[in-house]
Amino acid sequence: MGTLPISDEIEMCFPVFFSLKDWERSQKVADLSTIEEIAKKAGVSRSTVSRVINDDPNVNEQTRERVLEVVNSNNYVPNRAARKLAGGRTGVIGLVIPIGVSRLFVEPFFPILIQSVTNRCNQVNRSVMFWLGEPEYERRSITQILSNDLLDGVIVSSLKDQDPIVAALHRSQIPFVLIGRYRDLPVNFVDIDNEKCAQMAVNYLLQTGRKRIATITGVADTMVSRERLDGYRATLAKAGFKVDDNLIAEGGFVEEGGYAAMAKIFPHKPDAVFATNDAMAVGAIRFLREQGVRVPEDVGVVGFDDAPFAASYKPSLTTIAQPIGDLGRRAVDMLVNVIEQQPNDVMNEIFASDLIIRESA
Amino acid sequence: MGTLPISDEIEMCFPVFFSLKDWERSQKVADLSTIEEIAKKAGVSRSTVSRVINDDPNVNEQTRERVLEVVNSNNYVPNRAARKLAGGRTGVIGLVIPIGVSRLFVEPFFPILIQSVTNRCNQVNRSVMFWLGEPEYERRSITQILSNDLLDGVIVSSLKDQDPIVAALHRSQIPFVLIGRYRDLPVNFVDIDNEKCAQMAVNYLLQTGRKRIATITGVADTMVSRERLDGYRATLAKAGFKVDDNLIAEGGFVEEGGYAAMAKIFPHKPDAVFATNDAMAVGAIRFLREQGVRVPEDVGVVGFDDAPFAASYKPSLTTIAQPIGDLGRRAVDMLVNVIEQQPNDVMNEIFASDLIIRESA
DNA sequence: TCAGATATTGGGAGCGTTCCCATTCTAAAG
DNA sequence: CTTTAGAATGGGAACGCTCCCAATATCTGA
Repeated sequence: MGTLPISDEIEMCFPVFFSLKDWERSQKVADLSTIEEIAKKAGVSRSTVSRVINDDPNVNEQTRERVLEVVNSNNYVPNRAARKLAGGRTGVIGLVIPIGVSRLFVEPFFPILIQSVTNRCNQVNRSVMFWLGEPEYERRSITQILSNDLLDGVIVSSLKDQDPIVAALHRSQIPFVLIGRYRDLPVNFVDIDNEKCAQMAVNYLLQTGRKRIATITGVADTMVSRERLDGYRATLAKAGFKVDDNLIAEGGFVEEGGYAAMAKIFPHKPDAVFATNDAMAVGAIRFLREQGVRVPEDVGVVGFDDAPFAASYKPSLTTIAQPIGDLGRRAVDMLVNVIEQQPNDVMNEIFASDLIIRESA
Repeated sequence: MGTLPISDEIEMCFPVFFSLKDWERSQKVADLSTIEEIAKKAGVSRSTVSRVINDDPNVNEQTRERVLEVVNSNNYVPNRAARKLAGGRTGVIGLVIPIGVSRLFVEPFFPILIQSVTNRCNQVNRSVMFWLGEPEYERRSITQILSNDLLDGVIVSSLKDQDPIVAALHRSQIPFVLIGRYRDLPVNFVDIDNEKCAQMAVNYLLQTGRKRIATITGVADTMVSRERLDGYRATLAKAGFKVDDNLIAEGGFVEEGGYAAMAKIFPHKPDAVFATNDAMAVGAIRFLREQGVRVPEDVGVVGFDDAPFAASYKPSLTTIAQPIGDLGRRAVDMLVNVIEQQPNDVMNEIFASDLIIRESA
């Protein structure tokens, strides 16, 4: 193994220059761009145009049509900065995901979430402003987000316990919705019932006759990991099994972590593993394979997420399917509602998940 | 309804509704929020504060320090909407990726790109506004992006040929940079040399004695696919081989597509495949395996991207490593430069890539 | 010592909206 | 025919910033 540099002539970083000016001049756009110009052209006042574009009912129907006509034919779109400044809304929603690269691309959760949030925002005519958190995002980013003044509201996913960002958002008065619950403050959130999911997974393994069920947890200090672990413990206990801490290891939600966790657990003779996401399930299976252990015959593996690769993997993964798209969409709807209605009470919504039975357990 | 005990005690999962108002009132933040307030507190004028926060050199050093002191101790951040309206910049950069879900999560290219763009933007104190394109993004999104007025500039990746968005951006006068080149107009872009990459891959296969080298292309109508195919053709021709069109199939950059393409190619007895991304390489290998064909002994496979899974896959993937992070970072730097310097000429930059030799070929 | 720079500072005028209040118009009621 | 509520419209005043120009303070050299 090794790297091969580009063999023949290596050309890096060569700048090329063209002059654009002439071409640009000839292409100049001529749309009317301010509300005042539209007003003049429609023969009404600024205020009336404002009413029309904001769906105020106090406008004569004919006037409305005339204005709309001018608005459309001139491709007029109100200036968001001005709108915001004048006390209105920008139509921009922030999406904050404070995790590092490694998880972002191993876990299918995030692309699906991002996509569903983005799509729903498009549907309800909003733009998404995006933050991926670096480790030290606590420092600058929070204040940036909050004081950003361009955002109507914020959706936050994948928080750690006691994440300062929640308190900051809370204090800031900016409307926000969490994806995943938060226990220290009453906040708006959407979530799945992680304990119940773990219960489904473990119960299924028990039903299929497994006796020594291990679990690979995600990232410490997160609700989601804790809840899944609690569910695992509770279900085993309820079934009359003693929980063996040797059968519990942390995998950080990544494939390598799953592999390593399985290596730690393996000497303690598990006959099944509940990996709390699919990436770690794959890592665990990779380890088991290397040991010559058969899946599911010798050790059954259940994953979590129903990642796109789960169905085509060999063996295909038995896993818990979270309605990620629903979470994202609902978070957007909830946030829009908060922004527009400013309700006094917080809203929560818990989605159901399914156990998808395939080959791995 | 009721008071909310906020103490060191941990509150358990809240049921659905609470009234936040009282609590919020008591927590009201008291930071000064306008430039005028800061000015008053620092004993200077609005203008002087403005100069300080915009690094204008025409400020007395002691005055600057005094103002900065007040700014920092009050967590003052200028209002972006106001700033923009007054003719300044918002510090927000748009990132547009007009592709659907399926590719977004199969191709590691995107998460890495997103991450690198986002990180660099953080570094240079900018926010990222994010668009994932739906199929019909051409319609509304473009005008939204352009007329958005909140963006200082835009980075666009993964365009199709003749993508209307380019012409629209061009016309709009908004600063923008493409990731991947565009031939119909002189525009700013960063890219890799796809032809040369293909050349590296094919040459390597030739060097290892392969005689019937196939290729799996990506998405038709894209520069990147065409260039890689051109490179494939040219290299074979240069080596004195005739190009057999039966050995060329389209895979759409996704795993399933790679599988299907391999199925089409297989009857024509290839002894090697250059898959133009790793996802398709994996798909191809899956097909070959199912046919009982050994990789690399019977058929060698070269991928593209050096996806995170490429190294740990069995067999580990020989692949082309694009400097995706460099592309993203450079795109940001270039855009910032365009925004601030408004140069007359367009800038291009081509990055070198490496062939990473592993087990699959 | 004083004109003439030069360094520093202050304040007015917008930027394009929305909100609020005043005004005009209309139609129904007295 | 006048009165009046209500519908429809117009225009001033913000919102918080940057830009520009004018005003003041300080410094230079003859």
